[in-house]
Amino acid sequence: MIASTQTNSPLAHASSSTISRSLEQACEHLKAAGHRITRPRKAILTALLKRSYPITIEQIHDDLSKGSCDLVTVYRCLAAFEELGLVRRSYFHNGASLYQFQMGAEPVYHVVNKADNTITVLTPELTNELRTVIQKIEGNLKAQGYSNISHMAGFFATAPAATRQSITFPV
Amino acid sequence: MIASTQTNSPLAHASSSTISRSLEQACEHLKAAGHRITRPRKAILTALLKRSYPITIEQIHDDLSKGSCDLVTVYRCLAAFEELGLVRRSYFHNGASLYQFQMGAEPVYHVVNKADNTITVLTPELTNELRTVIQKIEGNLKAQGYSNISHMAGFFATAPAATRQSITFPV
DNA sequence: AGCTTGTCTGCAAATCATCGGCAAAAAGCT
DNA sequence: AGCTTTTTGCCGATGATTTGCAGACAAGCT
Repeated sequence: MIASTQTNSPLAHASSSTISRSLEQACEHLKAAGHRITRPRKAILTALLKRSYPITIEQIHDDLSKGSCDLVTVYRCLAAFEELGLVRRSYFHNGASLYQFQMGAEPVYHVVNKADNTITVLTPELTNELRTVIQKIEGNLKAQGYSNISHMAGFFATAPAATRQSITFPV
Repeated sequence: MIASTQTNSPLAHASSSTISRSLEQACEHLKAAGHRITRPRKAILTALLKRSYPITIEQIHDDLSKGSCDLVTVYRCLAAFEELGLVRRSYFHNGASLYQFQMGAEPVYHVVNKADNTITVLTPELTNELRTVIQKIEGNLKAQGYSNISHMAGFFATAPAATRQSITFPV
């Protein structure tokens, strides 16, 4: 679906207007939860929004105009965002965390290419099937009395060098 | 399915005969792949078999009669076992690795209770549905030329203190 | 606008999980 | 038993993430 090969300004498909709208919404969530809107937080959210796929903390930090925000702050903010459900965390094959902006929206799943760490999104059809099952499971858990439910799902594989129709994921 | 509450000798459902059989099979795999059968390896496999659910490296190490094997060895062995498909790795909500013995068999998925880190297995029905979709996705990837395909899936939630019909997972 | 207060941030140092290097110990073959 | 190759143990190295604390800042109040 998403097409873009080896770009280093990977604005997958988010117009700046979409971004600022999402940013506002996110800030409302923050405020509603009693958190403050700060320059670093807005910057981090923007960085997440610009890259619509999962990125590492390190990457977010690098995206922020040099020295605009401490690495530790990125960690702390993301932890807060995650708790609020503003971002979704997934993991890299080495265990490092990946975050993506995903305010309440339907989750998206990926394939991490073990060869070069690029990330590809699953096709909508497959994504839907996976979502359906996962939702069913989560619904089941909720029915059983579980709360604060979340999940994690991802695929890892070595892609054939040719068939690389994915989002570049520089590490 | 599996029932056992707050035990500290959590032999979920593995009789010692089942264990020794699995152990032998695992050793054959090891041997077949050109690996040697060593005391630490047998001990680690046994530890994994005794706890039929995902556990951390640290835990395995602790299970081994004090000082019987170095932590680093546990890491190395598990990495080897994983490559051979003897164990499956999953992740904890904090990103730490969890391993479970799963020699070639169909993967099993879990719910990690965020409150006390206990682990529950999904019901067979749900597990099957999830497996089906995942297999479909993996098949798709393979068809696209991907190789070395693996995945990761798990659920995290806070369980109601009462409804704790799970395997104890001390951390 | 200025004041107050509790929340963030930055920096440095600590912790945690995991890995790499190397010499000694153990396996498996003959 | 002897030899060769794989493993293990120990130790130090990494990389990722967290903690403590003091100063900076956001938001509400006057």
